[in-house]
Amino acid sequence: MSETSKSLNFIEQIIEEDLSNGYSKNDLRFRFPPEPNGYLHIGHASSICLNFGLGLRYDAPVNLRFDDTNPAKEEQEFVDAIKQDVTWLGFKWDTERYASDYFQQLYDWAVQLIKDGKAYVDSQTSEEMAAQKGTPTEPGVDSPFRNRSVEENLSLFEGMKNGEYKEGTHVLRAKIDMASTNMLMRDPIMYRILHKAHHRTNTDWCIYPMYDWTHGESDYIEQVSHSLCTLEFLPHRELYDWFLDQVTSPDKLRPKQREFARRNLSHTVVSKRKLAQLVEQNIVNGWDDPRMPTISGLRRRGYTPESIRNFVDTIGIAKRDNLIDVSLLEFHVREHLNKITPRVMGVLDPLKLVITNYPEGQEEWLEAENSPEDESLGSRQVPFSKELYIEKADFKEEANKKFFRLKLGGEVRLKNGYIIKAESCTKNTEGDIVEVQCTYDPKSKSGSGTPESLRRVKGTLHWVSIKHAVAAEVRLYDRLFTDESPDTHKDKDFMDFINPDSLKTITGYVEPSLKSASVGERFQFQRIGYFCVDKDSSSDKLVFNRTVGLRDSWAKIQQKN
RNA sequence: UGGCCCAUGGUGUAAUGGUAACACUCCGGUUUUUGGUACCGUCAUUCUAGGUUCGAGUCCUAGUGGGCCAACCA
Repeated sequence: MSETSKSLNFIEQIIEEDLSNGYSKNDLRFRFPPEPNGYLHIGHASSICLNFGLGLRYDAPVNLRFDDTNPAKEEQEFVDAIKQDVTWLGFKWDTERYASDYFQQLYDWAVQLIKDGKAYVDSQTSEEMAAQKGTPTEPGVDSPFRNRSVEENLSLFEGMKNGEYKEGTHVLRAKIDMASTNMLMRDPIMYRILHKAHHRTNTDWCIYPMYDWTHGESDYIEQVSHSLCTLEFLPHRELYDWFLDQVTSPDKLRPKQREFARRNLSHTVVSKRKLAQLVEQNIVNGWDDPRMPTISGLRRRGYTPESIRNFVDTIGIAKRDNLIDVSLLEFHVREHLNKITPRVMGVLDPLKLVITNYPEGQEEWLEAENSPEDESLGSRQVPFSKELYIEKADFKEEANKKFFRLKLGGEVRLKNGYIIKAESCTKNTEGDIVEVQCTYDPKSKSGSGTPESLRRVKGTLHWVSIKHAVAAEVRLYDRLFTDESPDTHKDKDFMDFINPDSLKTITGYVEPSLKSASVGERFQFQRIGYFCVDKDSSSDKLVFNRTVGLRDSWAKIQQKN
């Protein structure tokens, strides 16, 4: 219902238009075309959801195509990581393709272009060619090699292919227009010599096709109907079409390139070079550090694929520059985690609480609901005893009535347990409170149904029994950058905005039911936030990552004072 | 001193020539054994100037502002 009433984005409108102008639904085909030279990040998630979402919407196949035309940068490791990330996000590609699958076809077409007088071998240095290229405001000039004979071009190109020349000595160029207002049309390079092994073709080739020559022709070979890319490729469209003009036959579908604006997320950077810098300078601990905007980082942080997909759906797709506030991403992960995570209790900043009228040595197991959002998650038992930990921030000697927590002479409920009253506290020589003494009402036990248990007190605290608590490493993550758009300042480097407090590692105390938690499992630590078990955990040591905190209106009230 | 793209609340996106809306954020409130969730409410938007039209956020022109384009990267 909402599906039919939801408005179309401009890409879907283009497709609908094509459909009403003669395309059949069977003609639709899409592709996600990553270069395997790095890890996927949140920006790629938009493209993935767009292309695979279109596939789902129109019941059309979507290829996963690796744009692997540069063996100097590309590696199998990235191919594997990309496949894992796309799968994790919840999408299935139709076929797995590689631009390198088409090297022979591309070569044959290039030979044809030479024969047609539309491509030539240039034997200048890159500096010489750059000088001839002109600028956006001045036309370029023709290369002295532009009018070589077809025979000479053919033989040089074959020599290039056969490895007879050193890197940088020759390139194959399309013969288009050195005076075009579009710089990309000024005789673009189609092939360069690279004596490097390729992760798939090994040393079969020592010439490699450039992006522009490869991409559109690959779309054509795969019969991709709509080739979607980001806005910076808009000027490439003219060239995309020119190359297609050289090879298409009228009985086959002709792919269309259309461009959309890249989504920018606040408080982060996304370029491979910058992310690599964060890794290399040990600002973060690897590409999957939970602070990284990579898909693997978000996964390790505890994000769910659903929350990322919902986020991408919400931000939509358009053509204008944008900076999406990270709070929207956080909203979506909270929204999903709220529904699916079991609640547990953990104390991150412990203060000892002694219940003076609770029998020495006694312990009892209290029933605790696993989720108020999902009854099917059932319940568990948590141990209670005379000595507990509560959060330091949950006790004050005295406070005004806005403070719903524990203060001397005041009452609170211990979640799933009893109502207690603070009687006194002990301080160390520095004046810090190190212990709170309280009394409890034995008849106020949660769920017991007694009138005392039904009494309402304003505050409810989470706690753990000291004797039963499990110590765990807890990693508290915050934004990596203090500026919302760290890499757009002309006079400042993005590294100047690194948040020094993006990771705080502490020891917390969690209820014993967590002892058996497995890597990747997600929980809500009640009143604190969402956490997941990190892969650094071992059988004798739990490590938790904070995915995101709960919304905290108390923190806002405090900030205002 | 060129070409191309873009311009709607604080943010993102819709409105397809006919009442400017939805989500997030912010702020306020109700409920609550999580200061969570849920629910209700408040504030706030068509870059400017002309033109076309009965009617313009939408079409046209100009201006302004932002972005992209001179790798043997993708």
